[in-house]
Amino acid sequence: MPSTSSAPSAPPAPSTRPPSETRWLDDEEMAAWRGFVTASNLLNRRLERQLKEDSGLSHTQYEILVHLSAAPAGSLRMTELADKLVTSKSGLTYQVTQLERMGLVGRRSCPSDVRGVFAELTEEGHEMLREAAPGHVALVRELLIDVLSREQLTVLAQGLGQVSARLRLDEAL
Amino acid sequence: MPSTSSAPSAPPAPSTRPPSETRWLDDEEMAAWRGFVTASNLLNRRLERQLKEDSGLSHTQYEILVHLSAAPAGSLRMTELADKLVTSKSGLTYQVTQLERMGLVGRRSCPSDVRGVFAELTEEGHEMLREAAPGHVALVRELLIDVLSREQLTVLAQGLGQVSARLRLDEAL
DNA sequence: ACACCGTCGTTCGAATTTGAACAACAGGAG
DNA sequence: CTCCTGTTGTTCAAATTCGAACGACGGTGT
Repeated sequence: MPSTSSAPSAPPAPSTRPPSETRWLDDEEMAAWRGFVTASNLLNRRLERQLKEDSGLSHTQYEILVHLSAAPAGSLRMTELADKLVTSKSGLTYQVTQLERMGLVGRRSCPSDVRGVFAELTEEGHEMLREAAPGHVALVRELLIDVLSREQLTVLAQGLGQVSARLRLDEAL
Repeated sequence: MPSTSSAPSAPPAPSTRPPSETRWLDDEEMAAWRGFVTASNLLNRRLERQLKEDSGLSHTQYEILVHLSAAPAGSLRMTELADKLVTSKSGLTYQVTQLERMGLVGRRSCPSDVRGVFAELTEEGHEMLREAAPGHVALVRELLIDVLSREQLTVLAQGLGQVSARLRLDEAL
């Protein structure tokens, strides 16, 4: 008796087989998948609220600041940034514009490529990140990191690394 | 040298300490967290595309069908469904309306509570799910499940279960 | 029976996200 | 140099999402 399933309750009776017969998920696989989806949604929801309340930033905006801060010159090309964030280019354009209005990020054109645009962290941007980071990290720790044992964390880091890598490959069609 | 960090590159110099001094994430913790966020975004993106192309459904809509199908009578109260999906009530109202227009889901009022509304899978809804599930499951398997060893999967299922539970608690303020 | 607090689902406006279409340009083959 | 193909960032319309505000009810204590 499948509980919360990602497939119909019962595998369809063997009739015609267009693909090669579906391999459904067993209980453990299902638990992993449902856990992933649920935890992901729940976590996003919670982080969104915390950031908005404490710093007036959305999670996406916060992540933009983080990636820029981690970049060599505090600046990144739009496309590159979009890749790291895993968003659409148009979505990034929108958010960078918002952050620009807030004075947290600036745009600078690229010397070697006329089309290119650098998103760059302003001083207020750095300030804002320094201010917002502690609360954010504390919550991530409370809701994810500290809930797991060190062994679990090791496996999770490894496994999710593999999955991300696999997904990146798939991305580059 | 923190690579892709969820915090400023360098922990701020010890000055005043409003909270109790932030406990930043070490490399492994950061890897787990970044892996989680990245994998989550990438996976959602990919599944969204697959479902839309193959079945004309969004991931959210598909999940609604799944949860309804897994429910005792193929029907659930709106609030209950919203909880399982981890979505806002208003968001669910919208999506159920869409699915209703597609003829996949119907609304039925609750006998014991005049306010209550049941979302119910129609025959076409079941049909659609039977049709869409194989492709979806196959991709989940390809991109997540089969990328991990059985040991990793076990730990993941366990760990994410704990995290979800923790998040549910936090939700019930 | 009555007031009171919590729940139910919807509506509303505002914010965000996405893919497709674009215009401008880079880079290499010929 | 010149064409051709692939990139780059933006714009656009459409779809989705959320939270707050609502109106309508359920349940309990008195």
